[in-house]
Amino acid sequence: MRKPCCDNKEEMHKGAWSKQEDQKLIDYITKHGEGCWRNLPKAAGLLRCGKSCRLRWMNYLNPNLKRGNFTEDEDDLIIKLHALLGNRWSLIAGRLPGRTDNEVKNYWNSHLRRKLIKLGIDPKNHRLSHYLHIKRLEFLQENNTRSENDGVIFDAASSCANEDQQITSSLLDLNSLP
DNA sequence: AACCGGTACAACCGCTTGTTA
DNA sequence: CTAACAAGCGGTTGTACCGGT
Repeated sequence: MRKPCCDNKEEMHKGAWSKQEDQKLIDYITKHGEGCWRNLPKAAGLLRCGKSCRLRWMNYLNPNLKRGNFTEDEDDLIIKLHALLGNRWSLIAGRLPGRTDNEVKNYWNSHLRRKLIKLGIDPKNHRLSHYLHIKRLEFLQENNTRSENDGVIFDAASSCANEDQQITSSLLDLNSLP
């Protein structure tokens, strides 16, 4: 049987953090550093559970965070990393200095996902949407016929396989990074 | 001015993972 | 090996804000 993340849960504050609570958390971590989130609230004089303190610090109060809009470069990187890693937000955020998993996840869900949909790309698998996929296959089919007539054999299936191979090799490249 | 729908993002919850005794 | 626990993760929810009607 698993213990709850904090004792006497009913006494804990929930919801938005006040300025005073933020300041207590900042003061405590500045003085003692991060660590042992379970005991931190009591030590810092906060009526919050450790999980809540950790999240507040990691996603909002940490001075190393980069606030403000995402750049085009960051957009591109998130899209590429998502294509390779899927919804592994902490891994993706790890490649974006000053950004948190929560921030990247929120940004993906509110901006980038829509952006891809507009471009006719399925944000789940980063492939063309069904309609565009059919059109593309029709196009490739047409090219097959033409190529055969020209005496050059072009195979749509192996073209798709090449794309998959490219994704796989990108993944390997990524894994080889420090 | 009031309402409404959409958007952004902070925060919560439940589950998984890593560590330690 | 295993149980217990803390920390971390990703999905989801709550809510403030904004622009359109």
